[in-house]
Amino acid sequence: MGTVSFNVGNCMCADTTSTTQATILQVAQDAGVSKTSVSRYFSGERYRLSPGMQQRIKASATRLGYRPNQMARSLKGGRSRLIGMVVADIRNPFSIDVMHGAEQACREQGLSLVVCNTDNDPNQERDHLALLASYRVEGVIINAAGQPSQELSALANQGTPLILLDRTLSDYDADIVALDNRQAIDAALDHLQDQGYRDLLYVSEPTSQASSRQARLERFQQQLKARNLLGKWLCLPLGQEAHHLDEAIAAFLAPEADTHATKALLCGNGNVTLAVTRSLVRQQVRLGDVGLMGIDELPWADLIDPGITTLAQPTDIIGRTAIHSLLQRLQARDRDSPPRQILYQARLHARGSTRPG
Amino acid sequence: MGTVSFNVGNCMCADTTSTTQATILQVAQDAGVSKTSVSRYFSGERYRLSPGMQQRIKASATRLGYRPNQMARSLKGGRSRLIGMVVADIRNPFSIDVMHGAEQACREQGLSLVVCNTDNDPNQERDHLALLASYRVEGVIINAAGQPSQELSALANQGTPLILLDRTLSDYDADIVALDNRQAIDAALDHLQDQGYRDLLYVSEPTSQASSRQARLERFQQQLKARNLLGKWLCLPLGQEAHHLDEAIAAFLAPEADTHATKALLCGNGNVTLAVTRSLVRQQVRLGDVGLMGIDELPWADLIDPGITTLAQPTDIIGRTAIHSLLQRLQARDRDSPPRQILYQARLHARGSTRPG
DNA sequence: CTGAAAGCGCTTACAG
DNA sequence: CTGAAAGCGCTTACAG
Repeated sequence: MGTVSFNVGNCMCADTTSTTQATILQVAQDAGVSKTSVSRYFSGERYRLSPGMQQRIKASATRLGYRPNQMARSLKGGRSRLIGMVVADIRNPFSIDVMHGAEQACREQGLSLVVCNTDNDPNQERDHLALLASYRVEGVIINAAGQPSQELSALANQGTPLILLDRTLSDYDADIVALDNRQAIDAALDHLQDQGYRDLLYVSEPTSQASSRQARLERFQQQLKARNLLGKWLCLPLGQEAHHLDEAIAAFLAPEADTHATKALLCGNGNVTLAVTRSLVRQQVRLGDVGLMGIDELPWADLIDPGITTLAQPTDIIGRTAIHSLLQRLQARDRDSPPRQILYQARLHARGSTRPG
Repeated sequence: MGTVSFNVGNCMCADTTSTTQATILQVAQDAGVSKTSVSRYFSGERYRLSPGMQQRIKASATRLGYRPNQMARSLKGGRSRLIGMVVADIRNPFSIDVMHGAEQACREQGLSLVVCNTDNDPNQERDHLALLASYRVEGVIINAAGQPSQELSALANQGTPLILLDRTLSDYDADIVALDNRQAIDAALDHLQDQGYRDLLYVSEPTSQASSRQARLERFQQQLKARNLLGKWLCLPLGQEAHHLDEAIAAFLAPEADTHATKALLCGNGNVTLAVTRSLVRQQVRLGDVGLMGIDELPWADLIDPGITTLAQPTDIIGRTAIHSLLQRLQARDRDSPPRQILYQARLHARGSTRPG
């Protein structure tokens, strides 16, 4: 992909003398006041200082380009003002949107969000948690990739509040903010039944490392019986082996080629919807004739011919809520209340892919 | 979107005594050694310690759950091991992929990436830069939202290397890693001409705050003349007002409704491609009859009926390269060499949307 | 309203 | 191979 070309230009930087950052001491001396006063000026205690002193400090600080060293600050003060976010797959639109919400909530609170991506690798998850701990983040929101690790408990035991996103952790009971998976599956089934689909295939990524995938699948299986519907399910990794998916879908659709109208595919998340749609397009299946529905809204859902029906998660809100829950925990009085579960309802976007012939 | 339900469970946390983090002093006392030795143990100077001492430190550290405080470390040692990344739009797939590449490169170097999103808001950009400066990040890679700010120069003057991503900054000459915009436009025009399109409309988001948009548009305008092609261009924000886009496209297509075959739309980036495709679908235009091509590859590009032709950027590589360039600058001997420009070629994915009738 | 002093948790000469 | 001591840049009682 890459021929590389180097072009050399001239440096027009106004100031090439690379000054080293000014310290509080320098400002104090320059202004002829004590470090204490400078510290007060920058720690929201300005009102205690005489107008004259405020003037001088401001002038010196500006001239020297002083910025309080946040590292030193948190070392002494005890607050890092940092929140950690650990996501399993940064390239998943769900993660991005949650992150966007979380970041906004942080900013409103004067906090910063440090985002770590694990690519669903428990080792990376461990490393990133250790890292966050070493920076003494004040809290962590995590979309866990694997089992609860030592690092996680270490963090918890050292008093750092933890909020789970989307996925629970076995044997580890903490606050969680997530989609109400049972309601989502029920809503999907309600809709598919309303539209006349009777024979369903649920497609999911492997459920072992993600409780939400597990929960959705289980509910699907259970409701199949409860509703007396025909149905199968399929769990497979969405890697390169696209033909596995093609074959499985073909097998599902094959038996009675002429009664397709009652068959529908339900996709467990956005990635699955992408892969399944691709497979259906490859097999030239007309959407709607075979129903197609997916959990997670996608930017292109309305662009594929009759439109793809989705169940949208309130991603932005999930991110914001996670941060707010963290803040709650951070307040001393709420440290030890029992774990909370905050579950959100999915919203249906009905489109052509669930409108039979 | 959101009914909220609260469910309360029991806490099964193994250890509810919220211990406070152990310090180097505690480990030293517990192991009966000096702080110096403990410090050495955790700073890669283990080999200097006698086996017995290593044993005892290890045992004590494990038992106490000791983790060096990275804040204290960087305060004294001078290295924060943090790299800042400032992106203009975190929800743009381009940003995500670049970030993914950058993060990997950082991890390989034992660095951590702190990502800040500005939502294209110069104020947020300023705040985030100040924040990164206050944490004494060792370098910054930035997809700048606006003009070079004070904060940016402050960072540069304090000796923090800066790498621009995708967008240059007027009057501010720094290393940049980006797409070769001229080559990309040329490649697009070559392809469109080869396919028989002669009348072009270039669609872009507003060019004022993003040099890459500006560069692409300028090259388009210039090549139009050089190649003696018919063409127009359109710059508009991709907000709610979809009808503006619809009207502009309709106007472009209207004049000679029967000779559509020679008309094509070229989209300046992935967001534009999404908006334009949506508009075309709304207007029931058949892709290919009207050519459609976009800069930036998209996950759904091959799913829209005949497939959408794109010019892919090597996003992952751009991210990695940015970090590597930063590392170069960090090495003392390379501090003052002139700014480098590393430009990558786009790769063509030819699909049905540029295959006339 | 202001400041001197102690100390946050670490690293790094320096000395042995 | 090991440690005492100074100091990184800040905040926070404490005293005036």
